[in-house]
Amino acid sequence: MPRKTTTRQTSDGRTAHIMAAAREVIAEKGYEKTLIADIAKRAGVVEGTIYRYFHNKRDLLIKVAEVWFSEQLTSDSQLDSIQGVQNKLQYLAWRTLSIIKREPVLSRFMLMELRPDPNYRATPFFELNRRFTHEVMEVCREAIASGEFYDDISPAMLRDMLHGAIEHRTWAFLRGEGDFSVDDVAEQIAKILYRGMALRVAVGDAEAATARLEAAARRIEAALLRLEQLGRAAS
Amino acid sequence: MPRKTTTRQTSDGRTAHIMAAAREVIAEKGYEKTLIADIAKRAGVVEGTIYRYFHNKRDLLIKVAEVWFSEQLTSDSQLDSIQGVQNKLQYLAWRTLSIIKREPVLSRFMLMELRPDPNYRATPFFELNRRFTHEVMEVCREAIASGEFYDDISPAMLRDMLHGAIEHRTWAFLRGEGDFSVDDVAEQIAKILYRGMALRVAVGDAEAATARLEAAARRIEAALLRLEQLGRAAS
DNA sequence: AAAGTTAATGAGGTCAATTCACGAATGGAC
DNA sequence: GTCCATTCGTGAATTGACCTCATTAACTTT
Repeated sequence: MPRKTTTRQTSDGRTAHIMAAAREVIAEKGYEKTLIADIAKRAGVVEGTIYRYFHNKRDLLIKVAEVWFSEQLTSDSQLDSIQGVQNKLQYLAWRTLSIIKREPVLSRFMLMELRPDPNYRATPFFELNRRFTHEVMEVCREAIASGEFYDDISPAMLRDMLHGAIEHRTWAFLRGEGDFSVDDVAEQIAKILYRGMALRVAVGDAEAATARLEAAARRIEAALLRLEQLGRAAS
Repeated sequence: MPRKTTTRQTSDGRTAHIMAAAREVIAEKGYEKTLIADIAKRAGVVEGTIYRYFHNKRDLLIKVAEVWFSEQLTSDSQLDSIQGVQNKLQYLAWRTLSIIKREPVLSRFMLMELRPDPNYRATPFFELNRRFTHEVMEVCREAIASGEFYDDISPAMLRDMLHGAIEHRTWAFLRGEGDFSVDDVAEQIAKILYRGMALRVAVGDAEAATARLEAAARRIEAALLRLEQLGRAAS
């Protein structure tokens, strides 16, 4: 029985072709249910062909996700045009939340499959994500330097709070339950972080201020009492 | 060829036996690399036996993790004996961080395998975790009711920030890279959340107001002093 | 001790990822 | 234009893991 004849493609062309097919299947079925057989069928090739271009299934999916994720980061950051530290933080939270809302399948794949990988640091995502989350640290670092923020919390901790809160908040959505408001969540996270870091005095210190005023009032009272008795004695 | 003879066990005994073996294997190999074959070998039974007691691999692992996780929650909460909202938040963060530090394999399994599950809400972990994280919300709710906290951020958001920050912060550790200080992370998270939520006045306002009032009081004192000395001179 | 019940076995079944020897298309050398 | 080396693509075969089930053997009841 003769083999099916095919037109051969350049390595790059076939690679892109397979990746496009893979992306369609992932988008339809979600990561866990994506089969190499499905991708091969969609690409119009046989399963074995895929292994000529990708080391294994995971390798293929990672390469697909890498391009996909990069696309999400292409829109140039509007960070510089935004005034005020709180607004900047809110924008950064908003940007991440928007990606999650727009691309739940990709987000889920990244957060639950790629990041837990023991050698995540070796994947391109580590670097991509680092650049992405670094902006939060930069904003905080500047705010600390300018004296607008306290300097007792590290920028890294603030980055973890902002992104950790986003992930925790959107988990149900990524699981397919419920929804969230990009604007509301971004506003709340930025608000609490800003208030937590901006220089202020606690109500407790206002207590001290009140005590000082009370002390002053008592001195006045004492002086008035003496004056009163002096007046009485004179009369 | 005669079969290997075995002593029969009660259903409960065998169940516990298999779960103990499974837990050992999971602890050694981590979740992903745990095979039913390994568990069977360790338990001294054949693979098929496991399927008499557990519906499938996932079911077994979930039941193991459920007991394991429950053990971590048994130590009764010392929350009530802790004074002050910030200290309470710090304690709750500390408690979660301690579990992660003590049981990284279990934590990782819970965070990355169980929680993403589409029907996570149906697992016992949803309820266990809900009870666990609820305490953060309770503390915040009380602080809002007493007027110590602003009321413009929902307790649920604060819970997400606290636990999200913890997860984000400990992710590298769970992947086997680096480490973290339970005490330091707990302190920082509690500090920023407390400062972000506690009613405060801006630095400029309180200080200036107090200073002006003190100055006024001093003028009164001075006037009274002059009056006093005038009276003395007259008598 | 016979009959009934059910724990445990272990040989297979299934399903998906992965490998590989071979056939076929291509492009450069002459 | 025709070799021929290269490498693309095939599809059958292999592997490895979870899971099923008919059968055997140990225990319980009567």
